[in-house]
Amino acid sequence: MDCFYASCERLREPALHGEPVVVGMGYEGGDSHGAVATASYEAREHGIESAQAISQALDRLPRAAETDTEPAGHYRPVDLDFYEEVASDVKEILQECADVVREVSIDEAYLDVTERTSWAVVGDGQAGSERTIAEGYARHVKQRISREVGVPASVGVAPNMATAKVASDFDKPDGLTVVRPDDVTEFLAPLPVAAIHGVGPVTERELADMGIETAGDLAAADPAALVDRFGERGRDLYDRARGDDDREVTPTGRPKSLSRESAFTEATEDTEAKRERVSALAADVAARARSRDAMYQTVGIKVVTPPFEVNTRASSLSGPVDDPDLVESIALDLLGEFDDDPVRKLGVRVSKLSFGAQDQARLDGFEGEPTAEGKPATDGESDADQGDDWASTADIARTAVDDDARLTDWVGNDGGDLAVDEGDDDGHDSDDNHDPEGQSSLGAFD
DNA sequence: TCTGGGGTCCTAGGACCC
DNA sequence: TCTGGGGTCCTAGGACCC
Repeated sequence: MDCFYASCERLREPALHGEPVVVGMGYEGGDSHGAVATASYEAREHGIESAQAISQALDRLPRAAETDTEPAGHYRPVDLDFYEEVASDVKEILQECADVVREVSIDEAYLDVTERTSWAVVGDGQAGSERTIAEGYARHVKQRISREVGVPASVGVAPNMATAKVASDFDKPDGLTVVRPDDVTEFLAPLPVAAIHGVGPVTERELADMGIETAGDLAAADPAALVDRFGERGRDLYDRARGDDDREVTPTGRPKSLSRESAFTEATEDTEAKRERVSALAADVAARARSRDAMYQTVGIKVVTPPFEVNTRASSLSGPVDDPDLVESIALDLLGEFDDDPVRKLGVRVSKLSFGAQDQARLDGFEGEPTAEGKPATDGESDADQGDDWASTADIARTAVDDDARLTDWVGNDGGDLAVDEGDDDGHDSDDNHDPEGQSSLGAFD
């Protein structure tokens, strides 16, 4: 999707069409704190970029409410709930249009349409005017999104994921780029290396040091030298630059971690303020995990100290839990190391996630037993029941943190209970976790 | 007037095991 | 009178993506 957050704002505020729109994170109407999440293309013309400080954006593009002169921008705070709603309408269309859909983020997805279209050329056969069936199909998808949801999208069509990704970025906004199998190398070669998915600023600089500036240079480089410099990633980049990518489009998998973070207006050494923030973040993350039926085995924090140093600490339990109090106490414990440091930003994360009954069963040898029978804990009391369970398991788990005790007993019991709640929905997706590029990020930085 | 918030994968080093 | 060879798991940090 093109500048998706801004497009969503236009959806509910049509007067914003054609106007510069800036959507800010950590930003509340009227102030100058936070950073740019998405800028409309009109705003980008005035030098507004993703991740830029709002204060800097305001310098380049004053708020329309506060100036009569042109240019002026319309600033809105992020409203993720609304964007999720719009995104789900889009995703419904995508599901109907493809055999397999892999959602990469709130506003981006890969579609496997191999069985639904073809590279066959239609049209009058005159040089330069041929179109493929695939192009018509892509146009159809684009138009459905535009007509039924009302937001613009850019589409790339290619014989593999890596090239399709590049193609989708090639002609934003509202773009449609089709790269036929015979044209892949030619299409990629002139592009700057940064166009390749996986090449960021650091890699771009290092490649430049090696005299590699374009995808064509990268495709012609010595792969051994690339592996030398970048590890296995070097090989991947080399392959992508050559248009070699045999990954299958696999359906969206389960998240691998859940986190929440927030920044202080300015760096603080106030221990109480830090602890309060971490407690709030912990509660938030734990609630989100529970709402997604996720248990977690590792709890971590992130502490950003000036100028912008990122520190992470994590602590693992001997079994998965769903226990908000425990998330909080572990997070606060880890925070203790930074009591004396000024802090500008804090985060809490849970990881080593497990979903549903299967993972639980495996931990305690119940694997062979039927899990979805008995235990009629599903009639409205289950919440209260769980509350009690969590309280007691929290104590055991806390012991585990301190003493490295074993948790096999209670894990076994909970596994049984959980099986009842979960049902069979996810019974067969244990493969998801092996996915090489599983992503569930929520960004909108295009 | 530095830098928001949510993710993924990879790697290095240490502890530990047989 | 010195340390093979193979493996796992964990934590921390870095790069990247949207």
